[in-house]
Amino acid sequence: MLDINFIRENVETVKQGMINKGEKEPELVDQVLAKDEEWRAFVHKLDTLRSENNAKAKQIGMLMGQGKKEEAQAIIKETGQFKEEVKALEEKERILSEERDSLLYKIANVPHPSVPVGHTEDDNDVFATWGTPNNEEWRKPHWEIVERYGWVDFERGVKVTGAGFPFYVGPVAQLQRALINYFINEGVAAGFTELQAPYFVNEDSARGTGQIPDKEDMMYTIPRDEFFVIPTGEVPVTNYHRDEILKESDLPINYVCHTPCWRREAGSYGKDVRGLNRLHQFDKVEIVKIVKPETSYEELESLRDHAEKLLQALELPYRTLLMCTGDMGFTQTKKYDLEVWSPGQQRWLEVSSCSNFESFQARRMQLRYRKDGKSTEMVHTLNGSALALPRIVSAILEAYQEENGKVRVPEVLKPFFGREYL
RNA sequence: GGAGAGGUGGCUGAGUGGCUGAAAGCGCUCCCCUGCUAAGGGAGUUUAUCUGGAAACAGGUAACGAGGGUUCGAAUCCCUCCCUCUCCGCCA
Repeated sequence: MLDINFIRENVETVKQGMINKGEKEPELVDQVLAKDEEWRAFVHKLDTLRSENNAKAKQIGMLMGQGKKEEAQAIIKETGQFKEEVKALEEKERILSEERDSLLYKIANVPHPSVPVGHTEDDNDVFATWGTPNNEEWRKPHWEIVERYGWVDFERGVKVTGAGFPFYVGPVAQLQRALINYFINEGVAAGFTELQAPYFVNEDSARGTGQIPDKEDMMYTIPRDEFFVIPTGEVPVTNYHRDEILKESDLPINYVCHTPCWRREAGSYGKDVRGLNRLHQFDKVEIVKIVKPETSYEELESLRDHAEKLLQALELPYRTLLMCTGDMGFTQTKKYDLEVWSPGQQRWLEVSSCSNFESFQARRMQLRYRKDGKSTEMVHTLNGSALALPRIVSAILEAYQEENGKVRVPEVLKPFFGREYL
């Protein structure tokens, strides 16, 4: 969420940001300010009343201490009305602040000035392209390749769990494991701290990174134990420092973490979900950065750069999109998507999304740092995939296949295989 | 899962109904003293939020695991939940 004081001082910027992101109700900005005004008036009233009440209680205490019971009794009589009044105001204050917060949760993060204004994916900027897409006719989509060799077992996945939960078999299982290893190793080599995280989180964590309220339908839940199954490693890793005040010298903090990700993907269909394109469970290596505000845009570039280098090392042609205002999420200020070329399908597949959230998540999480050893300030958080798995597997299968059907092992993965072909 | 003990500030740790937002110690910051080092002296040191103020700051409110309750008044009493530790059980 945004800082209410920031909204108050930047009404038009925030509203325009909502409009540019295609949010339907920019008037929420006015509503939250009105509600905040109302809340502040109430708080003032309530605090004054409490203050008077506290003074009386103190006085009673003193009189009792001196043995002046009668005088004390007289004041106790006076306090009766206060009590009910305070209670009523407290209730009202609670409702008002809840109403204000629920409005505040609906105010979108403001896009950075460098982000192109636009409504659809056609308005995204192509920030970079790398490599030359293979377009030979003989190249097959990955689902044909894996079927031919029995490398991914969709049917048994359906039997054991359901659609979208395949088994990876033999060489492809090995390929996936090698990729995870490679990505983590590269993260560690870049100086990031490797983390292994829980796959279930509690409600506070789901709220901290913004999965609830609003996007709860994307997550699987464990109702009996009140857990949410993580849709991305971003959730546990960013929440790792929730409710903390970090030292300035701790920053920047960089984590690399592999987790499976579970997404319900309700309503998906067609070519989008064919083969490994979209699954209910997939693996991902995630980078999370916790940084000082003044460095967050440099950090975003370095995050994007890190992810791009991985694709380059795998020699997979890709393009990097700078997402326009309308095509980026509610919580981000700036976002790059990396799309790898899928020569078997003749389309781009999103394999990474690198975002700056500025203090939007930090404020929800009360994640701050102490500046100059004095005041506290919200940190900025960023995250990005480096990289998302099954689609990289697809791209490798399709790009490294040879006309005779064999699939070569990418050079950088050879240490994990010790052979030329899958 | 069962039984018991406990959760207080950056840390240790006092506090069983009233001038306690919290003793004391440690740590940390600033100042003084000091040829250097060591030692010593003084001041400061939770967070959020509201009001006033350009600001420095001043004042109020809330918070002692979380949420409810009793009371004029709760860190302190009662209830529910969470977590930690010890023992038992189970287990990779």
